[in-house]
Amino acid sequence: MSMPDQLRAHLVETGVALVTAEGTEALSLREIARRAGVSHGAPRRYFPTHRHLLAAVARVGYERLSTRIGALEVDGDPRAGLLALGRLYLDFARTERGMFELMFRHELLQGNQEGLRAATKPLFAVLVDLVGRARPGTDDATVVAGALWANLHGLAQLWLWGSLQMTVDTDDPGPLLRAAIDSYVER
Amino acid sequence: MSMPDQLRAHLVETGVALVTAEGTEALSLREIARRAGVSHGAPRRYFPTHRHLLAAVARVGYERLSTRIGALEVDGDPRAGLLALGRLYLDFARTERGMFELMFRHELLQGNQEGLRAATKPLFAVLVDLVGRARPGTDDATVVAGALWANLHGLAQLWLWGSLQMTVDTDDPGPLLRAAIDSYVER
DNA sequence: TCATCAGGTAGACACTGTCTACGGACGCTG
DNA sequence: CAGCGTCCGTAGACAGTGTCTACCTGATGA
Repeated sequence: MSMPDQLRAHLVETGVALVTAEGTEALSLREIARRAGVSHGAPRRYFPTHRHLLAAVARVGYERLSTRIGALEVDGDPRAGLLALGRLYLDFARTERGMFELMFRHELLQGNQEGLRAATKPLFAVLVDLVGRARPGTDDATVVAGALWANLHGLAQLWLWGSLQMTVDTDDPGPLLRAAIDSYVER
Repeated sequence: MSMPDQLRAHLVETGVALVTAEGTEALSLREIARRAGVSHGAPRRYFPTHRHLLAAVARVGYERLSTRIGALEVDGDPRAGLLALGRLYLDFARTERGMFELMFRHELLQGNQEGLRAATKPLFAVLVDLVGRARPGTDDATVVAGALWANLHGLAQLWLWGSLQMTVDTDDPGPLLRAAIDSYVER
């Protein structure tokens, strides 16, 4: 098998394009197959179930997020680094909205824990490092980093859904992000 | 019409029972109708679409959460109040898992903004009050309260999905919650 | 008594994910 | 070269879904 899994990659690619263009709801198995130019039974050769295909698509999202984080400059002031990381997270959620929603659909996380783990590890490492430098006195930086990650994630989620706009009336999540970072990092 | 919308209430009630017992995935229109003892076309008289029915079910969830929060004692130490509120939120997510997932499905939030707004208003008011008392110097308590809400929500969400357990290996979200509150409230 | 009409039924439609049987092209072996 | 498997994709069936439509039925009011 010289060119194996050719269709597999094509399917994932098609799924990525589809979720980016039309959102999560458009990601039916048959629609992906249709756009990929194959019959609806073809994906089954590579993905035992619909969820597995979606999980593979979500993996690409994890990689993209990881890449963005890897390209981040975090060697300077840790507070600035945390702010930049937060902005990056919010920006990812906004610009890659469909992807972001897909990545955190819990049904998909079931069989994809390893993938998520692998992808979130660098993210989390950066976060732990930043927290450790920004709060030198902290005894367990991973706990604080976890709490802060949850804060960023919740911010992205609730903002994307417009839930926060109901209470704080502005279109810019920036102030909320700043308030969060300011709370976690003593000035 | 003396006893109107009898079926409507029955459908919502059935939906609540169903999502509580079997989770979000079991909440199909036809299944709800089946369990309610009516034909699959019946709900249409009361809910123009499936989403509207689910939104009505989610409303009950909002009310339950509001009720729990309303029963909370928050007059004492604001830090203790925030901790209790956080625990309540996490507890709600855990014990009413299906409901919690349903309540924050973004597709449902579309036509249900008023419902969510009405339900989150008391929650948010309590939060703003606690933040205001815990951080007297804060100029805009609503911004901080929003950020803190996002923190609690993200904590609940990521914990429920097991995402945080991957990085912080314990089954108790307590430490993370405490780290979050400790960050927001200067000791 | 009869007409109206809200409120529920039942069937059709297009669509979904999964399963199964089939087909055809490929490479390997005799 | 003939034949045989073995991938890999096709095509149809099946149960299930949400929505739409026509129909029925029983109570209410003139």
